[in-house]
Amino acid sequence: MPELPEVETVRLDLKEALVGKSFKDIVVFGFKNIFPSKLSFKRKLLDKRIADIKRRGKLLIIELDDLDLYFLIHLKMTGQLIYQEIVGGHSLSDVSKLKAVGGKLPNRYTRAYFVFNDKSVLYFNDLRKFGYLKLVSQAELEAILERNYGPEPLSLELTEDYLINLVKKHSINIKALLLNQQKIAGLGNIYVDEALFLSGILPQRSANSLKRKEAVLLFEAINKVIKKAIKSKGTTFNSFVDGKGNKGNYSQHLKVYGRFKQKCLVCQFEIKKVKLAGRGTHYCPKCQK
DNA sequence: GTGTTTGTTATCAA
DNA sequence: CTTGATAACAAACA
Repeated sequence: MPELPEVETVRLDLKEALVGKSFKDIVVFGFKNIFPSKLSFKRKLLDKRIADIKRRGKLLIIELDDLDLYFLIHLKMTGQLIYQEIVGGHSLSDVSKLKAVGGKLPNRYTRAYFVFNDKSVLYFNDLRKFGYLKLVSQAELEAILERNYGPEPLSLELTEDYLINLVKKHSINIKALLLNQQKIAGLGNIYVDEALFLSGILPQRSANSLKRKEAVLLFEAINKVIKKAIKSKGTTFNSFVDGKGNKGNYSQHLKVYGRFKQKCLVCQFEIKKVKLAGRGTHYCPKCQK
């Protein structure tokens, strides 16, 4: 489940690999989430050069030498972006180490791939086809960012005061509030559960029941968990891989997510799992109040 | 055939 | 208008 740290991991890998290269071929296999269309992708993207790769929340933004054209990629649940340098038709990557779902590339989950001027290739794999590829104008991009994305963790926009005031204003449960991208951009199911555990707050608590002190602890927990997860190159639970096809290392640091019925690493109590905001929600009933 | 998985949006009620 | 709650949707797999 690519959340902020996973998308950031991919962004850094792809930025290093792709900036300065131009699109020489685009191949799409029966994949529908491509906007405005497969044809327009070829028409608009061919021969365009990648200027930079940015991120907002879980959205990847590929900037081009065309200043009114942006290539957006959302990985949703199972999307992967894997870069391979091709020399003489053979990949430099060690295929045996490649963790792409479906094995070596391209495979049955490859929905599209992009060939660059130096023959290197970027594969877009997505087992469930929920992710999307989208071309937008600058005005469209600005509208999307404005409408859908709140402040970023680790940025100056997300302050202690912002979070203190945010929780005051909502009676919704804190888990649902933290999942709302318009309030805070980038958190998903894994890191919300982890941040709530680290701050000792039960996910089902209504946001406005949080004391100022708890909001501060939550603010610190969010930043801590996101920072550490980026450093670990993300969490691989099911299918996430970085831009080189390697798994993330944060899985070994998870305290509650995916640990249903296992012992709490702090107090040995059994980790509970409930459904909250329509999502599997993990917590320790003893450590979290 | 059923339940489960999550990111996001649609829909409806208050 | 806002807010919150929930359904729906995307697709695959055990």
